[in-house]
Amino acid sequence: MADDRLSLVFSALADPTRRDIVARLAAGDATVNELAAPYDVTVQAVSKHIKALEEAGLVSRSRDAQRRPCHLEAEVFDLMTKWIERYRREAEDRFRRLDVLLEQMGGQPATGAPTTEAAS
Amino acid sequence: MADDRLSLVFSALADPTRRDIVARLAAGDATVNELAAPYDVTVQAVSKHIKALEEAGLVSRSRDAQRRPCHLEAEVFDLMTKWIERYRREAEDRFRRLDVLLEQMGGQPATGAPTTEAAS
DNA sequence: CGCATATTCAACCGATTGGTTTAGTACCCT
DNA sequence: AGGGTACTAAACCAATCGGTTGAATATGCG
Repeated sequence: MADDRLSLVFSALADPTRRDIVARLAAGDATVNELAAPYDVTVQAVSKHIKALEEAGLVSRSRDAQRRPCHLEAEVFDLMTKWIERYRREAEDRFRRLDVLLEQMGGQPATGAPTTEAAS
Repeated sequence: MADDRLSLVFSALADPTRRDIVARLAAGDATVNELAAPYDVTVQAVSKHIKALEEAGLVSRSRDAQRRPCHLEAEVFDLMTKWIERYRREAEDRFRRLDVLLEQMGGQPATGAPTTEAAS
C-alpha cells in the first residue's frame, strides 16, 4: 500500500472496526483494552488496528502507568475533506455548465443537477 | 475487505492511482484507454482500478461503440464527508468543552484549540 | 521480590490486493 | 468475412492484511 499520508488515512478508515474505534474515540479518549472490549477479536488485533490509525495520524497516544490512552486527532480529517471537496466541486461545476449548455440548446435540463447548495 | 458502502469507498480511494483517476474524471469523462495512458502499468490494471471505483459507486460507465466512457459520480462523496464531519465535530466539541473547563479551573487554555470555523 | 495487568512484538496463516500475461469478447470499418 | 481497436476475463504471482497464538516488555501493587 502506498505510504503517502492521504493513502494511509483512507486505508485506515477502509476497515469498519477501525472506523468504529474512531467513532468511539470521538466521544472520549480510551485505552487499548477499553477499545478492544466490544469486539470479538483479540486485544492484539485491536492493538494493530490502533497502530494503523496512529500511523495515519488519526490517533495519538500518551502514557498512564501501563496504560496507553488513545486520543483522536481530528485535524487529519481536513486532509480528506479538502481532497474530497475539491473534486466534488469540480465535478459539480462541470455538471452545472453542461446543464446550462443543454438549456441554451433548448433541450431539457439534465436530471438530478446539483444545486448551489449541492448534496448538503 | 468489508463490503459495506463506506468501506468500499474508503478503500477505493486508498490507492493513489485510483485517486488520480478520480481527479482526472472530475475534469471530464474519459475512456479506459485515455485514463490508462499516463500510467506505466498495463491497461488491464487500470481496468481493474476502474472496476473498484465502479463497485464503490464512485464511477459509472456508458457505452460508445467499443469504448466505455467513465463518469464520476460525485454524490458518493457525501457519504464520506458526512461520516467524517460527524466525528470531527464530536471530537472538536469535546475539545472545546475541555478547553472551557481548563479555563474555569484557572489554567492555560489548551493549545491548538479548534475554533468555530475549525481547520478551514 | 513476585505477581497481576496492560500492551506490544514475532511468527505464522489464509484471504485479498495490485500487478502481470494470455486469451476472449464486443464493436467498427473495408 | 477479416482485421483492427477497446475493453474484460482468467489464471497466476509476490506482497500485504487481518487475524491468530505465544512470548516479551512495562508498570503498579502487596
